[in-house]
Amino acid sequence: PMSNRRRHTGSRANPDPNTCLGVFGLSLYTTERDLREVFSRYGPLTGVNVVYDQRTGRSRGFAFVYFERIDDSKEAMEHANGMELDGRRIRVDYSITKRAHTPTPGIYMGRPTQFFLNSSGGGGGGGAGRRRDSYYDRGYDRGYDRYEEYDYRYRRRSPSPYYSRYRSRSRSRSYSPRRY
DNA sequence: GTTGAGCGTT
Repeated sequence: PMSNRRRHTGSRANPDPNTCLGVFGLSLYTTERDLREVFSRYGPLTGVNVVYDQRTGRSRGFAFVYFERIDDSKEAMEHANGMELDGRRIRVDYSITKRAHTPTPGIYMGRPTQFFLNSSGGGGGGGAGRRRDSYYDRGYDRGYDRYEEYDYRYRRRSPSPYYSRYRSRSRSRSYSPRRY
């Protein structure tokens, strides 16, 4: 039925244009600074985020680049997609997600459900916690769409673990812009 | 300089 059909707003394969670009297939050694250098040629950025593995601290090989203006992100998408950067052919597309997940607090923040109201046991903690957390997480994750208008400001200043001023110049400047 | 195809919770 039509009423159940989701309004078309892009998909994984064909994301709608927006100011956030996903950059994939990166070399593990490409830094946020490198990306800023490349992508700021298409317009002012508000942020760059390489995604790191939480355990190892290594880049997971993809990143997100935030533009101030959607026209610039369009330009960047069209020109930087397929560009070679640090020896890798990178893929650039509009991001599906808009920002990093907000860490979950680990406690249930919502309204009590019938299940928990009726449980006569020791109310709070222990075994129920796990169940509550997953319940909470699902609802929380559904709220992503609300962040489309979120005024994302890039503030993080901690150094990327793989950036070093001792990196060899030869490797770090080896991207080749496309010409049309 | 794990060789991949990956949409984010440092």
